[in-house]
Amino acid sequence: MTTIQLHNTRTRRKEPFAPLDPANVRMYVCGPTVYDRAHLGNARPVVVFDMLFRLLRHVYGADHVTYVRNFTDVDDKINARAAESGRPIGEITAETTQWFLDDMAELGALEPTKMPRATQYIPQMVAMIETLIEKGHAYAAEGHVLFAVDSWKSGYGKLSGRSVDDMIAGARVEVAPYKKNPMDFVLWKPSSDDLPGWPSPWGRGRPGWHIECSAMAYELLGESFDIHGGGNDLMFPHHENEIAQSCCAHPEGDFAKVWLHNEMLQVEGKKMSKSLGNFFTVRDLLEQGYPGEVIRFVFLSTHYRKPMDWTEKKAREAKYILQKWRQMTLGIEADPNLPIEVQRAIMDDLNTPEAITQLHMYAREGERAKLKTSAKFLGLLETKNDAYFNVEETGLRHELIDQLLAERETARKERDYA
RNA sequence: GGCGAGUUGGCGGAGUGGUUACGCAGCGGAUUGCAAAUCCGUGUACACCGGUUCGAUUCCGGUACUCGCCUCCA
Repeated sequence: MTTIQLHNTRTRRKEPFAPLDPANVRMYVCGPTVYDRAHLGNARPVVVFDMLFRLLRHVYGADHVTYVRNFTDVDDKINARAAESGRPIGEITAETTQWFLDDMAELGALEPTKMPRATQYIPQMVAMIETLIEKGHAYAAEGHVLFAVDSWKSGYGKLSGRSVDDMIAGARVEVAPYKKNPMDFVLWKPSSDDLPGWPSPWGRGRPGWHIECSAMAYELLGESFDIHGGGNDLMFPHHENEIAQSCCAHPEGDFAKVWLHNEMLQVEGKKMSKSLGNFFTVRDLLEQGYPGEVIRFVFLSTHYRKPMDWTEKKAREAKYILQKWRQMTLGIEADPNLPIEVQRAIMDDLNTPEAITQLHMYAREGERAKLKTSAKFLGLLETKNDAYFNVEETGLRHELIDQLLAERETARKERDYA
């Protein structure tokens, strides 16, 4: 069997994937900050890494893959939302978390193995920050704790291809007076009484965003694991900071061996933004009549490392194709063996467009079982969406249907229209 | 200014040092009581300029344009 090839951001090349422990392949993906509905751009990495999760389960066995995707439920955006709405924070995060799970399920995404919430890991974050201070990589100042970028000049910036000096030269970050270096970032910050806070050696406060992922990844996956994923807008500074925190706190490991980044999503050729009026959530689309499966198909039609443009035209085309495939595979059982062409395509750095091409071929050649099996692997043609596509399970087998059609044909030839 | 990605036929979108991607649309045909559906056939495209090569869309360099990040947006 061929091996999985994945594009590693660290090397900017496709590499054969070799898990640290094939009995437990470990992946971490940055999850949402829960303060509002997931927008379409949030959905792309979910589908991309769901595809990777499915592939890993297929190759190493469903019980041998651990996929962690967190919920960031402590964050200043959440605080702001609570302040403006007058609602309790816990209520907002609980509601938004459920929305996210519902919407992603509509997209056919499997639930990750573990979905930690940041607020459940505060002690681990505090412990990690203490370790960083002990090792000379962080310092407390005015109730804050900051990571000292200078303490790890050799490693900081490797992932995104920047050097500390270059970054300082072009830095646009606000330089707080308590920072020793403009690039230093917050690990812990003080909370006023009206904001969420936890006791710590530096007073009541809350964690910075980056430390959350480092602490949860360490707690659930260890000091070294296989894959870390996310959108490429997170590459800097978020992922760079995660690496700095994790590698400095636990130098015995090397954090994630492979980094995967998906490209951004655009809508009708432009960046999705509220000001352009092309901003929408997954829920908006679902309510407009696009089932999650259509969204998923459109996503899978473009390789994850290319920018993807969401257009209504693509969605219509996707619906048309899915409808045809559905009709064709009614009552067909998926085969346990995934067709080799599809497996090969997905193993080649998740080449989902190539896989879809194969499905087209199966459809054209009447290979219904292969089509059904492959579609199922891609998370498509789920029966729960049949109603939307006006496809109903009749219980008729294709042999019988063909026979009835033949009889009708004979009758027509004899001009027996009745 | 720094870092990075991209530019493929009408549209979408893979891939490859020399041979058909594939889908949608279009066109031609078949079939047809009418219409739809369906089926068959059909398209030598790879931004521009150089270089390497027997040969480049595919490798290297440059140009143009587009886009992303450098602001706790996936």
